[in-house]
Formats: sequence, structure tokens, C-alpha cells
Amino acid sequence: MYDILIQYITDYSSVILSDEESTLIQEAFKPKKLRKRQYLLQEGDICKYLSFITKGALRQYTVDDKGVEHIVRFGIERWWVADYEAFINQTPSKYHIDAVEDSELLQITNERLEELKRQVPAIVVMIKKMDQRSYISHQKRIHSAISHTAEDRYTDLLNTYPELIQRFPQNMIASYLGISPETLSRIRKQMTLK
Amino acid sequence: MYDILIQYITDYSSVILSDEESTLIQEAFKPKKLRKRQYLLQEGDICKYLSFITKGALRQYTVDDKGVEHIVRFGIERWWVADYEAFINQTPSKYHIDAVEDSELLQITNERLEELKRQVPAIVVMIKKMDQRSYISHQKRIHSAISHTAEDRYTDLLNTYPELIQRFPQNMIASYLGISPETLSRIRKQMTLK
DNA sequence: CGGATCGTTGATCAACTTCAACGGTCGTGG
DNA sequence: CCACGACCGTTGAAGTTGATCAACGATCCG
Repeated sequence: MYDILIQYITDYSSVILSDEESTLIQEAFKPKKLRKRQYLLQEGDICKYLSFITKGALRQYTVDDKGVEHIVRFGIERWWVADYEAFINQTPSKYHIDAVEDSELLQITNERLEELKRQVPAIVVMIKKMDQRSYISHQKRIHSAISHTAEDRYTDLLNTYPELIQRFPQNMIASYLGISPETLSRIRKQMTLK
Repeated sequence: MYDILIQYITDYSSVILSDEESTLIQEAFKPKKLRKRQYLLQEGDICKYLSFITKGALRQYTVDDKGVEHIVRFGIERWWVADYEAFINQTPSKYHIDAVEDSELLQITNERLEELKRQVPAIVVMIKKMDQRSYISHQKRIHSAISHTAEDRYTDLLNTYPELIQRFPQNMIASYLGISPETLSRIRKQMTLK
């Protein structure tokens, strides 16, 4: 399962890792398995780990006073999960993270990650690229949310991340888009008629 | 005008800069003035510079096919502006950036910034902190957009960035929130009645 | 087999947009 | 320096979009 991570780092840093570096990486990340519906993090928890998904699917979300869930992020293979705010500041999280399928993760603490950055330069390059990509995708999602209709936002997601739509149930997709499950159902019906 | 930047870097890196470092920074950033309504960047331009605002107010936005503007970002003193995507990849921008007031900026190119990071460690620390803060604020804005009503989003902005509401005309605030100017006007009226 | 969950559909309701009109203010050119 | 036009915020009326509530069938899983 470490090979997926090594491959990921190679892809994102454009650096081929030495055997020593690979070993350092494997020592720094600890495996964790989650059953479907199991929490990785609950509201109020400190987020100790940054997790790399080698298998499965997770979601990060809040629950409002009416009990409605609002999904801010999905994660599948080769994605990272953590409540960044809680992870960086080591403060209680405002979010829940749980497994939507049986999942396998590789986890690292903040301190260990800093150490690894010093030991393996490729990690620094990879993290920089990840940060840039997430900045850009956040910007796009914000733009989408403030300027497009529900249908356009769904079409957008369909084009950008078709994997997610195949992978997560429709009501979660609706929550991610900020619309009701009923509305998404109707939008999909509309679209098949065209 | 450089003192604002030096102070900012000191604040965000928690490092006191040597005279040499201050000099290096001043040499790397070039001043630029903008008249109100003047473009810093137009759609299709390559974004050559990252700009630090020492005075004034700017906005980053798109214009849709109906001619409606959608503001994704504001900037005032001690904020940075650039179309990150276009800046990093040196590709044509999808956004416009212009001055809402007469403004003064300090600009740096990507290469010069990389050089400066090697020369002044405090810059690296500062950028890391900026990245973290922007990640968190993006996450919050996305969460706000998908889970709150227009009124809640306005109240949120009022609490988080009161400076922006005092500084930018109401129709721009509405655009930033993703609602029509009329709706914002009515929301404000509602709120004063309470 | 039985309960829970999910997607769908219909009816009604609330939120927000659009269109139009009006008064106030600001900046600009004559 | 004034007058005019452009822009901005406000308000009303009507229209649209999406939310809510309720019911139903299908599927999945224990």
C-alpha cells in the first residue's frame, strides 16, 4: 500500500526517490483502516494526522442545528484528508470526517511531516504543488458557487470530477453542491431529457 | 511605502529582518501606482507579478456573457493580489483585476520571489503562513456558500471583514456574496428593523 | 424477511431574481 | 463652477428557482 504513496510523490515532485528516501517515507506514515461509516474525526477532536488515502472514499462535513449535513470536501484514492485548520493549529475541529466506503489510509503527524520535509526534498516540492492545486480548485469552487445556477454547478462537477459522481451517493453530491437531494434529482431528470 | 511591507513580513514570519535582508526585499519589489478604475490585469493577460497593496483597494472578478460581474476576491492595504493560477502557470488569466480606489502596490515576479525565498528565510515562513490562512478562509467561504442563506452570509462577512463592507460599494459586496444588489439592499433594511 | 436508506415525484412554499422606476450623489466636461 | 449624465442604492411588483413536506417504490444489508 505504500507504493501508491511513493508513486504519488514521484508524480507530484517529478523526482525519483532513492531507496533511503522511500524507507524514510514508509517509516513516517502509519497505516490505518476504516470501516464504512466509521469516523476519522469528529467535531471537537484535535486533528492529529494528515492522511493519504490508498483505498476507499471519505467526506468532510458539518452538521447544522437542524441536523442537515453540509459536505465541504470529498476524498478518494490518491487524495489527502484532514481538517487543515485543526491540523495546523492543533485546535478542536468544527468538522466531521468519516468513511463512505471501507478505506485504508497512511497517516503522518505535523511534526513528523516537518521532519520528513527536511529529509526528503521531494516532499517539499510535492506539498507546494498540492497547495497550489488546492488554492486554484478552491477559487474555482467559490466562483462556481457565487456565479452559477444549481444545474451549471452540477455540470461543472460532472466535467471536473466524474469519479466523485460515480463514487458517492446522490444525496451527498447534492450536499456538496449546496442543493437539496430533490433538486438534484430533478436536475438530472431535466438533463437526460436533453 | 516599503516600511508597510517590511512590517508585514516581520508580523507574519515573527522574524526581525537584518538591514541586508530589508535591502534585498526593497530591491526585489517594484512600486506601481493605479488610478481608480484602472486595470491591473485583464482577462487573457499573463499575470507577471504578485502585488502587495500598500494603499488603496482592488477587486478580482469575471464578467459573464450577460455582462454581469462576479467578484471572487477583494484586496486592501496589507493584502496580496494576483490571479494565482495565471501567476503560477504563466497562462492567460480568466479574471480581471482593477482598482476600486487610487492604489499603490509593490510588485515582484515569480522568479524574483523564488530567489528572495533563498536569500531571506523569513519570506518562506511568511508565505507558508499566508498559504495556510488563505486555505482556511477559502474553506470557510465555501462552507458559507453551500450552507447559509444570503442574510447569514452577509452577517458573516460583516463580522469577519467589516473593513471590506465600509470600503467597497454595496453592489460589489452583493456580487462577492453571490446575490443581487436589490436583495442585499432588502437584507440590510430587514436587519436595521431588528 | 424486515427495517433502513436512497432516489423519485407531486404539491406547496419561501427565497431570491428580474424588471422597472425614482431620488440622491458624485465626477466631469463645458 | 455649475449642469448634466452616470452611477448607486432603494423600493415595488411579478416571475423563477430551489426548498420543504409528504408519499412511494426499489435496493441493500443484517
